[in-house]
Amino acid sequence: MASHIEWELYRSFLAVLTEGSLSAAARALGIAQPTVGRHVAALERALGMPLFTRSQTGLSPLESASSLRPLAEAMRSAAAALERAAASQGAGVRGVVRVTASEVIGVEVLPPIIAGLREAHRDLRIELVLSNRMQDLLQREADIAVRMVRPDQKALIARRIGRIEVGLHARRQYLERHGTPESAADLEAHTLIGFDQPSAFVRAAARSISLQREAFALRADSDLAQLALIRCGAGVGFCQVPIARREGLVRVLARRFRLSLDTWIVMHEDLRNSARCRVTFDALAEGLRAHLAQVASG
Amino acid sequence: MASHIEWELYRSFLAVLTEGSLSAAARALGIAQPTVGRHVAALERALGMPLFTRSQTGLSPLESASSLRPLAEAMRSAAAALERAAASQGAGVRGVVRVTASEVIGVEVLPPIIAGLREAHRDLRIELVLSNRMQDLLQREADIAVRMVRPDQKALIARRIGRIEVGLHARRQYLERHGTPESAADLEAHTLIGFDQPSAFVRAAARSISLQREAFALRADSDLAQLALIRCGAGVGFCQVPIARREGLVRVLARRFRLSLDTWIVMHEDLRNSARCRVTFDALAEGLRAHLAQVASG
DNA sequence: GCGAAGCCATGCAGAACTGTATAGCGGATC
DNA sequence: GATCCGCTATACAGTTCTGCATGGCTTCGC
Repeated sequence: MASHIEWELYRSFLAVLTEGSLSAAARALGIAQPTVGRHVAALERALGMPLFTRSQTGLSPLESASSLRPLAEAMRSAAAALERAAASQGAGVRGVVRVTASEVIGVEVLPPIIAGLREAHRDLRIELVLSNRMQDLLQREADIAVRMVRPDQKALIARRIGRIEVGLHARRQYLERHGTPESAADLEAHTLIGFDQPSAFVRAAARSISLQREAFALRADSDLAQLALIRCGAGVGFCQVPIARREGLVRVLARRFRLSLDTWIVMHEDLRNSARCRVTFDALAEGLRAHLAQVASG
Repeated sequence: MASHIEWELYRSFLAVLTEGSLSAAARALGIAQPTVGRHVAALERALGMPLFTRSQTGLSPLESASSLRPLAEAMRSAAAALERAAASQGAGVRGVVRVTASEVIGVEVLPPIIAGLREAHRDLRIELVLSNRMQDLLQREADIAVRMVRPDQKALIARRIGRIEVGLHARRQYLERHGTPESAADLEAHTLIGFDQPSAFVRAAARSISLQREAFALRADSDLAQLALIRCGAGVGFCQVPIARREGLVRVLARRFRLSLDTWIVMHEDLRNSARCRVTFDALAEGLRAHLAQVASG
């Protein structure tokens, strides 16, 4: 037997959850505030439990509502993906593709690739979602992901790009002023740029190269901020070798500090027959390969 | 900006897709046929493309509709999971838990475990989904899965049960009549029971023990059918050792033919705080462990 | 301490949607 | 070849739902 809870109620429910009030949710959905209120009331009646505590400042979710949130978000993601898929039907490469990548890749590497892609396909739209968390694809938050770990889910199509090397770099002017470190011990005299709150990957990496959080004189969680600091000569820090080459940064202690990120492009297999996704997938693969190849020739 | 396609339309769309006609979809949804027709028309208008070709025998989906189906199903799964989660809110162990497992496990092993669980928690409802495909959990088609492969997805909570051994077995009466094979070559004189269309696992297993499809005199894709054939003395076939012990089946060529299935119980991490899922998870783990331990003592 | 802004709840008129009934068509069955 | 069954499409009446306007409340800023 099919349940008789209207899906429309879930949408209002989620909007209230994210916006924090009936009025704000109504604005976001483009409907009237009393309507949202009635939807929430109807959902509470249908589920047989209260979901929010009303107040004059808005609605605050009860635990019950919070626990339902991930599922409502899954519905929204699927609905959004469905619209993207529908908008791209028909012949030719057209419609919207959502691409997710890390901040560094998304800012430093992807833009020229995407620009070229757009040049070839004028009806293609790209949405770039930069995030370091990577639980996106199966939730349909994005169509294609550039990831630094081998994907292990069966339902995904993956193509390996190769290993992006990461090393310690500094600006030439900085090294001319402070000298070039020749050993790990020399680093103590330098301004080290590193993480503040380490992510899982960074923790593992830091262990493998034996650098502790305390070693860093300049700390920033944002990889982009770290890169900007290195680039303007603030000190010595980690960045991807291909980017460093392009920027004319000088690598130091290459033998001692060497990490590499296995890079993959991943797509949900449901999108295999989507022209826009295939084209984007291939363009990203080719562009990233060229980006990596730059190291060998540069 | 939020899209303004009503989620309710997707539900009617999916019902038409699965039922094959407006009338049948209307019956399944408990609404009137013209309403479903209007929903589909509204969705086609909203998406700007036709989705079905109308005929007097029903609606047949166009390619565009078929390609959107997985996403609509994702929405339905999430909606169903949301209702399950909501129904189980509150103190105590209550509500519905959907458990998925292979056919053999679901029929031969789980029933007594579930019966005991129900004895302890009268307000608990269990839905058993038997299927050999295992892409269920992340799509929220089930809450808990019993699987034969190590789960590799981060968002899942997994507990390893152990290895279930699989071996060649026959009924005692069969062996008394046809003799007990002492070598792999002896098997040629026996009625071998095996697969028809091999699944991925079976292919790998068959390779490892060097048995080809042609070797089987009785073929059935259903593991349950194979088990039933062995059980009634029709021939020699593969089945799980703990089940064979319980049934009094005799293992043959134990040294030569030996496989084992690594067994896991898996749950989405979102359900960690759900009492009903935790209890079911633990009961399944304990029951399956006991089932395996039977081998040692039996 | 006072006004402005934001919020929720309610009454009411209008719009939108739903359900019932029916006509028309095609395929299956005897 | 006639009948029955199931399907879609349309007309129409009723109900439901939505949006607007308003009242009452709290919080924030001056």
